[in-house]
Amino acid sequence: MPTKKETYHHGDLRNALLAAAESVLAETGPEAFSLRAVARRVGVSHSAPAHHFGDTAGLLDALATEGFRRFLAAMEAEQAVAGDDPKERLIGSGMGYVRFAESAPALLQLMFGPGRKPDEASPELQQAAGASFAHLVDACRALPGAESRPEAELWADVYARWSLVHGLANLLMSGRLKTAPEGTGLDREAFVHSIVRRIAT
Amino acid sequence: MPTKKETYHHGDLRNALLAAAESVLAETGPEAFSLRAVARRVGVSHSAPAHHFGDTAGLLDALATEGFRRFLAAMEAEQAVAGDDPKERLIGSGMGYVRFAESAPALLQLMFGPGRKPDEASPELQQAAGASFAHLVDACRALPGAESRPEAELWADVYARWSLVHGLANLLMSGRLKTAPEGTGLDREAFVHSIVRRIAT
DNA sequence: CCATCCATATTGACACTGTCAAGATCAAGG
DNA sequence: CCTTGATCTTGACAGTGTCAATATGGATGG
Repeated sequence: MPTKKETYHHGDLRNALLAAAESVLAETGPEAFSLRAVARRVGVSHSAPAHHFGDTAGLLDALATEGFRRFLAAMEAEQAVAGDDPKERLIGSGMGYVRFAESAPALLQLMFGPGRKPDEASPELQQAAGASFAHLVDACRALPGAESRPEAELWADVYARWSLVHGLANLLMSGRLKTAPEGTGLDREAFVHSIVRRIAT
Repeated sequence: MPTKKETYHHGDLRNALLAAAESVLAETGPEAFSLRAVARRVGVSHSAPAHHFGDTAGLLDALATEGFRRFLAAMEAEQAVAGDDPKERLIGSGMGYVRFAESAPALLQLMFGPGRKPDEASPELQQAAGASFAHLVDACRALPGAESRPEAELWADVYARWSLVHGLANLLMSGRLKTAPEGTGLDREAFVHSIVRRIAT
């Protein structure tokens, strides 16, 4: 298998740059992110990325788009193993959300952080982000009794659940919940789960 | 009143730099933040900030510290006008939280965003952030029946409420809830309030 | 009053960054 | 074979953070 095509028009620079960018972002943090460092890591000239992504924002937009796709996949995967009960499925999505945040914090920061506002984003990014949102809405509408609830409450439900999981993910990422509080007798995973559970009440 | 002391050892450079930094952050966004631009705005040399803050991280740490103090003040103010009912007081704090987020989004991003991890932060920052957290815990423990709840549930309550409000604030800041969803018949403020209310259930 | 000292601010330099224009290199098709 | 267009490199430019060396001026002590 030709793992690395030395065609010297590299062959797959775009994806290589995306992968390298994610590594750099995860290792050095968003503050120290450098386009030239990404190019260096791939072994290509400092200005090669421009041809594929235009500028820094272009690269990060593309990376965020890929992030949203994997994000959705993570939620769907956890939902799938959760079985048939709509409540358990919603909780599964929530745990997928949180687990994604822990496995790729820099990526999620990029996706939801400042810059990259939902409007004024590329169509692909909007589409990928919209699909994630639709996933949440579907999971909420599948709950028993959702049909009979007034529209205003239903939307408040959606955003309250999103807020809770999103906020928890952010607190975890920013290191504000490195361990379950003393006195709970729980490990971190169980404590997190006991919080996420509340979106299904 | 000597609004501007032209003492030419400027007199109050530290605070002037903090104020300018906040403006730059709010106007140009965190990505484009530049230490030299801050110095320029105050009208001092590019390297003057170093003497007061060491480096960029030092300035931002100091700004985040000030942010946490104002953040706590905002919550306390809203709590004060909420009256005596512990539930209403908790909701007031929550609304103070999101209002602060809307009035100074860049600042809150700075306070909770990546970089500036709670450990490895300056003692003053830790103290200011800790005071905000204590405020939340107090508001939760003041709720009726809190005493009799098991410790694990009480902590889960605390973090679930924090998560919800924190997540909602972040969604608002990142432009993901610019207006109440259609069909709710609510304006944005009322919709936000209907979500924040849920922390007192 | 004057000299000294030290926090405060400036200047200049260095390596690094993002972006742009111009050139080189390669793959494929007429 | 040779032209064409996409891909990548080279070189330049302005701007950045940080450091060392220098200037400045307000306070303190004689």
